[in-house]
Amino acid sequence: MATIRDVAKLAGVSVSTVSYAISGDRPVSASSKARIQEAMRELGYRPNAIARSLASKRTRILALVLTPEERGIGLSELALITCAAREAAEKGYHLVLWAMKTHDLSELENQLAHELVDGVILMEVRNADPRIPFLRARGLPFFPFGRDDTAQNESFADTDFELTIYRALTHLVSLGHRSICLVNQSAETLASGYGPVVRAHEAFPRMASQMGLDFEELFSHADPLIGYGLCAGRLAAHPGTTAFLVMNDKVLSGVLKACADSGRSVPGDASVVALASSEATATMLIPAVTAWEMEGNALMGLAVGELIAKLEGKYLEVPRRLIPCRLVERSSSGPAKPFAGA
Amino acid sequence: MATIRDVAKLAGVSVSTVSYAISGDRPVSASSKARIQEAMRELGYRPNAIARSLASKRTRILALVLTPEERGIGLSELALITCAAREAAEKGYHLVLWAMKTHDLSELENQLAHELVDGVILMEVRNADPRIPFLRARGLPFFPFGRDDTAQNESFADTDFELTIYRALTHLVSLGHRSICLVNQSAETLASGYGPVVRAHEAFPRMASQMGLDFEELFSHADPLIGYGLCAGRLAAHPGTTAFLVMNDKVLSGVLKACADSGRSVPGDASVVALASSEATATMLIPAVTAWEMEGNALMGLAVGELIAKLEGKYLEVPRRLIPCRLVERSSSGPAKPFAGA
DNA sequence: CTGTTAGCGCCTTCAG
DNA sequence: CTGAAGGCGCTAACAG
Repeated sequence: MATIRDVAKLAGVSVSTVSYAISGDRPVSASSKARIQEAMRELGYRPNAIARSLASKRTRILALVLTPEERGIGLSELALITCAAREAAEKGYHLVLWAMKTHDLSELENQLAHELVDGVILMEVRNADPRIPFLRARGLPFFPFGRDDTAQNESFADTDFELTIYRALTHLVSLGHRSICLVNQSAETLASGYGPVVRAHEAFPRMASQMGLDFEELFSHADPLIGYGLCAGRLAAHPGTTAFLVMNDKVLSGVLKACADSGRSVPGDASVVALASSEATATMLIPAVTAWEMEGNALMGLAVGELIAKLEGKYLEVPRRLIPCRLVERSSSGPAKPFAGA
Repeated sequence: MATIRDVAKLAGVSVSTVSYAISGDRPVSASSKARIQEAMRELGYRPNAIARSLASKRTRILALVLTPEERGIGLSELALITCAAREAAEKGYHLVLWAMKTHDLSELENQLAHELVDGVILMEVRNADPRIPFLRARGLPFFPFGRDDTAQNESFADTDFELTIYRALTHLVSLGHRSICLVNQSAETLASGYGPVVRAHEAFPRMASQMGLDFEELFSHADPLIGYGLCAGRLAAHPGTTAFLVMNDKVLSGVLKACADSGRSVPGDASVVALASSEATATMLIPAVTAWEMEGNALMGLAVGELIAKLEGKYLEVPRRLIPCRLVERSSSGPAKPFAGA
């Protein structure tokens, strides 16, 4: 591998001139620049990332902190990870993966001590996330994916659940639905402070009652059979129910089956719409499920972009960006029809 | 951050002694060692990864090469990624993620030029994978996850599909099934040389006919409706079919529905068993699907372990390890019963 | 068993 | 606009 000295020698300039020609941090005459470029091409020169990091005290490496144990990671997370890697690479950064528990700050500390990364992206951020004050105290740049309501003045990139739920409700109402059931995640997950669940729990009843709807919120563990039981119960008690909003991918097949087993066709007699879901999940089932899908790429692009901007000092205001989910209509939703009975 | 010089000063020894005390590459007296340890604790010293890399010409960073566009990545891949990160961290290595296309060697070249990583793990390896000769020529240590039949004398870690299919067949036969249908992936995927599909296509008919079974292999695109149509067709043409072996997660719900719609209960009248699937997928449906699940952790542990062994010179023979899938019985399989008709 | 020292490849101040 | 030179923090000869 050619070094910067080889390039300097071949181009007939000093090392520093080559360095500045590459970084652009100091003007370099056109003729020098040309000879340097030529020499670099000829030698196939590529600056050594490690040496550059040591000298500049910036590694251009970002860490993506995952918490795989906590909540079963889903398909959407996978897309986020590869998106983060892409986004970082595009901007000349590398991405390392750290898998650790939210509460185990010592693991985090251990990795940080290596001084291998310039900054960190935190996945699965939840309310009262201990990693946020920890990183803040340590002075290490970071960017949370998701938000922590208890962290004031912190930037974030997150799905706009409020707006998504509002739109989801409006969408169903415009199709004539007046009796809508939200299938949220478990009460335990709600209690843990997991943002999406907390926000849906807060927004859905409020908006549904403002719209004058007949509504109910169900809490289901991540098991289709449990969701099935809950929805079957709802349909039995409130046969007028014509739509389910499902914020719980694991339970989708159960909701569909509850409709079918009660004699309802989907989307004829009942609509099933997934919330904050992903294409991969929604298209696994029959019928393919209409879903409000997370704008993962945009969100992760934002997170990585803002973190890098922070690192490079191009960071002006504190960005707090919310992006609503995008509606993808498939075959599980349609106009409301009064149910004639099984 | 304290440096090695601070530690040396405080412990009253030279820097090299500290260095050797840490690496163990040279004997150090017990008393020195003790004072060094104390000094390190006091200063909270952690060696700087970058400086260490530059001096030793080993970065202790591995790259995991993903090809997200090529085949829709599934849940199992996600588990593999976090497992790789874990495994690497445990051995003192970092893992960076590179998302790129199999055929675009220039992207790979670009990343390699940074000399940031000591070695590479290749995901989604397929037959005639161009990355293998490329890395071999470049002399960069690597380990393929999956195998390339055209690469001779290359090591690998892969699922033992032959054995898995043999066992899956035996399992069904022992339950009394004599008419079994394999739902493989699409003909295009087969043609692309994707290992699991190629191997299933090779092994299933051979073994099934050796066992004297009535069998058929179906090729389905990754769409549940297509799988539904194919299976419905099979059931109509061969009503004696009592079991489906499904090597295509996306189509599982369609197979289940085809059974149900033809008046068959699962697992009463028909068994549905997933091949090379994952828990996350198998438990999304009703009934929960009996599945032969990939031993992802073991496989990835092997890949990372062998790559690191290679890097550290503890590498003896060429490891070519095959691990069969593990059977997890759920609610979609059971004894064969002659079908009485709908 | 221990210390001294020359790099690793690059960045960046300082001097010109 | 350019060059020389001193590190960045650590490893690994080399010399005891």
